[in-house]
Amino acid sequence: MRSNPKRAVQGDQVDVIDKLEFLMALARERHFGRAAEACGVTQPTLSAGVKQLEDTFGVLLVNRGSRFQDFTPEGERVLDWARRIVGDARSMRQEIHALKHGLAGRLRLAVVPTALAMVEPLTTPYRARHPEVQFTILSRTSIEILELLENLQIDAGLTYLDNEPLGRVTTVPLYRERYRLLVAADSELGDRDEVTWAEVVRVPLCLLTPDMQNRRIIERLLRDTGIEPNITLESDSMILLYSHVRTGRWASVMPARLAATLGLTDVLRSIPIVGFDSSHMIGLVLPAREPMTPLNAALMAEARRVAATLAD
Amino acid sequence: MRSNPKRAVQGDQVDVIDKLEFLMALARERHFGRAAEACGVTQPTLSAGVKQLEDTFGVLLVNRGSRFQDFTPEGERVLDWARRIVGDARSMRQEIHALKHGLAGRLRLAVVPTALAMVEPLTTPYRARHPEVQFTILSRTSIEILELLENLQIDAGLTYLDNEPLGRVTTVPLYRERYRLLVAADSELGDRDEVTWAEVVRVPLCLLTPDMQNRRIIERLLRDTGIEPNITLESDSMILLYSHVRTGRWASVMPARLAATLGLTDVLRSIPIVGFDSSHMIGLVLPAREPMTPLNAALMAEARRVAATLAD
DNA sequence: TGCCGCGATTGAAAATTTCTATCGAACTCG
DNA sequence: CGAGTTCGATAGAAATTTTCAATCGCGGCA
Repeated sequence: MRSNPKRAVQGDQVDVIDKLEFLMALARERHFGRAAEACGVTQPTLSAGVKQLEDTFGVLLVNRGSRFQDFTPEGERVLDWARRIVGDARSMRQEIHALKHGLAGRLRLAVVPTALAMVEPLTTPYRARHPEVQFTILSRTSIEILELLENLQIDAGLTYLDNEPLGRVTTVPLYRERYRLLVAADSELGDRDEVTWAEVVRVPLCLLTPDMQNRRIIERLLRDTGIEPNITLESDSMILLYSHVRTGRWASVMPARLAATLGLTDVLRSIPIVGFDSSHMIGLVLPAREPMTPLNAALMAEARRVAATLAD
Repeated sequence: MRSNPKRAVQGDQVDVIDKLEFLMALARERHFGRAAEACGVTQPTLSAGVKQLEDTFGVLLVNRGSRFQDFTPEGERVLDWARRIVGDARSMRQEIHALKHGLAGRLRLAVVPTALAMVEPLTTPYRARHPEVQFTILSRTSIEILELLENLQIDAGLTYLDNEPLGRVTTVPLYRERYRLLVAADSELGDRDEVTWAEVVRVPLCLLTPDMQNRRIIERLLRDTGIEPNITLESDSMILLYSHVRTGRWASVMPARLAATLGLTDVLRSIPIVGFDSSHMIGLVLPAREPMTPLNAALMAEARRVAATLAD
């Protein structure tokens, strides 16, 4: 609706579609004021918009008693439709714009931290093909990615395909995560050509925080050795983990491709971990809507291309 | 938008969805004035609505030089999206209404003339289950049915499933058309227990007009005998055909089920036609949209039930 | 009890609709 | 070829709606 943060004057119309967006914002924020802010309108405007929806349907959509409580069953259904209709309306605008002016706009992506390294192989050729497209890329947990996707706050995600229930999405498998031990060359295990999980579990590790699926996967692999892993440091930032490993006082476990792109100096080594390999598939996740937005269609094509080059 | 033909005063707002309906009306009518009338607004209002769409997209949607010409490629795409979005918006309203007040509203159906007899077995149990639902049933050619369906002017159709390309629809097969000769008992062939196509072709026939698929099917069957059929009278009204056959001076060919419901008096006989049987499947046709409107979902369930009872 | 956060309400200003009436271009037909 | 028509765009006026800022009033919480 309002694409710009501020408008000079009041008075651009909110139509049904915008009101459905109000409802979606309310679902995210669970707070009229914040939802209004997110939509770029004042709280009374958003309140009125929701009330108008309720009037046209003749049904209460939101339970509220002096504050937001939750949605009524009807509200949940309207919300479902809202996501679809709003998404289609956006797709339409994007497609028509693309027909006239070529592919343009901003592609919003959310990526699981361990897959951050796979973004560049997608974006670089994408941008080569479609120079007018801009990118916003967020690092998020796999759960958050699905939520963002659901709420149309991102166009696509890069996440684990074979774990959480994904919902109504289309997927493009990209590669399997295989884990490596990242250590300084002069520290314990630093001289090895390969290590076992049983060995890894003995060194002090820095890993992602437990809300990350990667952390849960690795922790399971570590615990399967029967020994309690020693996770000395955790963070949600891969850069932070990396900077600690570089000191030689910590080690980390990360996917091979990520380790590779972090730039292995001679002080840092990435050592294959042998043993059971409950590797997890990482891939592109897009809303299962037909037809896709042109931006997403191009992204999917790009992902297919990348997947083909990744002999797995 | 305006569901009532007339409003007391001007001034109920047209939002984006209504403007998309303007575009759909324009596609049907190919005339701004008539489209406006169909939408219940004046011609300047509809013109302005279309122009607003064009402004927001920044693209011309309609080619017009002093009169409507056609849609631009972008216009065609918008039209496609319009059908989807408008359809979804209606589904949403209907679903929410059904949640609160039970299944209600008007189910709009278009039926191929020879299948008119199959409507009652659908509507009667439907209405028993959902007494609040009202029906509008049109007799149309199979081609018109697909157009009406495309334009969201009907909710479902009852037509031939295995001939024309159907488009993006869901189908429920109901029964195969098998043909019978309808004649007065005291006229030629009137005393037979069965006849062949070669015999049928010799009597003066009254059939549907050639724009009807049934006519084309039967004509093909007749011509396959190698003899030029004698089609003395044609009409688009089954009742008219029936009234002529009753005189004993004409005969007709019609589906068994239809002949049966026309009420065979002792003067009128329905005689099986033996020989090649290029029978055609008749069934329910609904928009291939997920989820369906509640009215359509119920109709589909009803059709499945009826189909099950028709041992074919 | 008093305070604070939240959402609904109020009231006025502003913008956008809508309509009717009319225009101007292009076609039709005598 | 010119008058009459048809069609869609435009102008102008009236009405409705929208928006926002300010404020209210209910509940929870100290």
